[in-house]
Amino acid sequence: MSTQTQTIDPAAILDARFTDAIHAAVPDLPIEQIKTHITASRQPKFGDFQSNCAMPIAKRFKMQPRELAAKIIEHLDVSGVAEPITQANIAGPGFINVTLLPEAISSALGAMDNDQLGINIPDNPPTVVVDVCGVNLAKQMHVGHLRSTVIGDAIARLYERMGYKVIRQSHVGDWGLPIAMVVEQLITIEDQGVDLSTLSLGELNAMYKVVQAKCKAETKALELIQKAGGHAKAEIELAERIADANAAMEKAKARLVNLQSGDERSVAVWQRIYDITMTACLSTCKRLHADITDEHSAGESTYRDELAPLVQDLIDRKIAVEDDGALVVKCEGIKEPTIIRKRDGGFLYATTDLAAIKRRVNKLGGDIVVYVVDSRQSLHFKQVFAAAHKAGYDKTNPGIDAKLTHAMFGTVLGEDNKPLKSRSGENLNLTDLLDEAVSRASATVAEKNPEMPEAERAPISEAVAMAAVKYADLSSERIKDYVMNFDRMLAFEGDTGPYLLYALVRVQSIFRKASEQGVDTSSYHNAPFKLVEPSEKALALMLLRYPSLIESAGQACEPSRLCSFVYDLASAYGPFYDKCQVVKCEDDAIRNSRFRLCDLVGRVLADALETLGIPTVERM
RNA sequence: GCCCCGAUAGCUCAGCUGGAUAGAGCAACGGACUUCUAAUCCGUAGGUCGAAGGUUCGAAUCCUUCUCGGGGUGCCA
Repeated sequence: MSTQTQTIDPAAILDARFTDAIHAAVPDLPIEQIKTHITASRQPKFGDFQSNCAMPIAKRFKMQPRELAAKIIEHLDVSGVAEPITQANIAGPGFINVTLLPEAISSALGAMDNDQLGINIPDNPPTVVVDVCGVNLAKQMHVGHLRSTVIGDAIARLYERMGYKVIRQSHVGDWGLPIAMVVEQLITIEDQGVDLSTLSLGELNAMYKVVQAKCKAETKALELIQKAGGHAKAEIELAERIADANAAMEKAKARLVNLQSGDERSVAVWQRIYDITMTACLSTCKRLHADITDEHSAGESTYRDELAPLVQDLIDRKIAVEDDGALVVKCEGIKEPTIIRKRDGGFLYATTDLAAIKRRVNKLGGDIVVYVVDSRQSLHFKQVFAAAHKAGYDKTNPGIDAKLTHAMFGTVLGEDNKPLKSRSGENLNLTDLLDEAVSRASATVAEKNPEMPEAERAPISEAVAMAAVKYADLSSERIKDYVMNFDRMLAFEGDTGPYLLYALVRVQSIFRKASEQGVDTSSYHNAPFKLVEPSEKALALMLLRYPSLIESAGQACEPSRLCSFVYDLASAYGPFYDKCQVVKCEDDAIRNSRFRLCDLVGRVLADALETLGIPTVERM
């Protein structure tokens, strides 16, 4: 990775200057341990930035913090960046308050006004593999897939925006017994004359459930009845059902063997299921404005030939051991061993995930592998990461360990604070949920713009709905559960997706208005920034935080931090828009400065929303 | 039993490596529309940061114990 070639961020410049000053004031402190603790001031009366460095250093070296602060500012050179720092800038226990020079803000904005919006792209970027989406064959997407798709795509976009090489991988559940059950069922009904070419995913999904129920033996219930000395009739009935289920299960297992050995008809039916499912799911991804396509699909089936050799490798190297008939990998610090082969010889999801880590690191070259998966899988990933490490499957080519991260997320809840389900108690279908959001958005758009023709309203409603749903999903910390509430997320006011779209619309409308009124907008691109109103300065300072924010949100795999920033930026634009006339501004220099500021705000807003994967609109 | 995660205003949430008087939005109340799209902006009110100890100049943040809620826990994924 390259070092920063240019720093546009005043905070970064201050960080460098403070580091030098601290180094001079406290030579005993190794320079690499210096932390300047530069943060934006919370209140304008304390200036624009503050350094909280004096207190921790004073504590470590048993000094008086205010005296140390005084010593630091003696060595501090903030020329060209901030107003001179004097004793008066030291406050409280030793805070050092900094007020930026107006010209420093202006030139920083000017430096940010480029194609990358001030973000430094590394020359030699790392590769990051992001595990996203993860649908299952023969099943419709439900709310659970919303988060892995939306958050996963946003994390991938964040890394892309930082200039990293990103490879998305959708770990499609396309293999194993559940799929074999459906294959078996489809072959049965095809033999009865049903045309499989017209099957929809909805029908497949219904069939999946039927087949699951058919193969599920209610052994426990029978035991209970027998124990309680229950009805003989019920007992017989149940015993029959269990016999049927066992028979169905046997057929499914036989079908799995067929499928795995490449039986032509089994494979053809499997392919049909695959095509139906993926066509529908990828179209939902597209609707969600998530960059997940066919090329990102890496289903469990693609690992099928890699599992046996992998397990053999682990046996040969004595990493895996037999335990009670199963083959396990035991890792230090984890009580539960990772089972990679069942007593009956079958492989498990841990086996596939080990193969996936190996492929992602060794073959795809991932320096970082991020799993955007439900928090309930945290033990599983802890085990698999540890096992992969023990086996050395996480070694990148130069022999460095890849960084394996489980970017876990919480559950989507209903109004009752329980996992969101449909009225019939099943997982809520994602398409239904999105349709509902669109219909509500459409009603509001129509209400706000009664004269807007239907042809224009439809795509706007769609975008507004997706923005609302996605922003609601992205804006709270990943790990937290959140309650799905259409009224709140589509409220069009406050911290919502639609509010952000509206902020962007208002920025763009300034240029449309200028053009309508024949105001010259050809000469603002290189105009100097003249920030005269407090709201302009606040807006400018907010803009300047963008590059470092992208970096920190990306490193933390936390799109919610970018959401907070976008909302803060939109909120800072509000007062500016209210107080500062742009098109009608009399002063040429200020008008052009404001045009340029608006232009920058618009581009940062659009860039941030694009990085979150939220679609935008021209009007709404 | 053991392990993981959460708890901040009436509601929904920020608060990143400990920093100044804990911040937003919604809801409530008051104000600003011949508008650069008011889907907005300004203001008022609202909090023993789950509880109790501890660490220190300073704790919502770190440590310990506990309470409540959610999840996981060897042959499903």
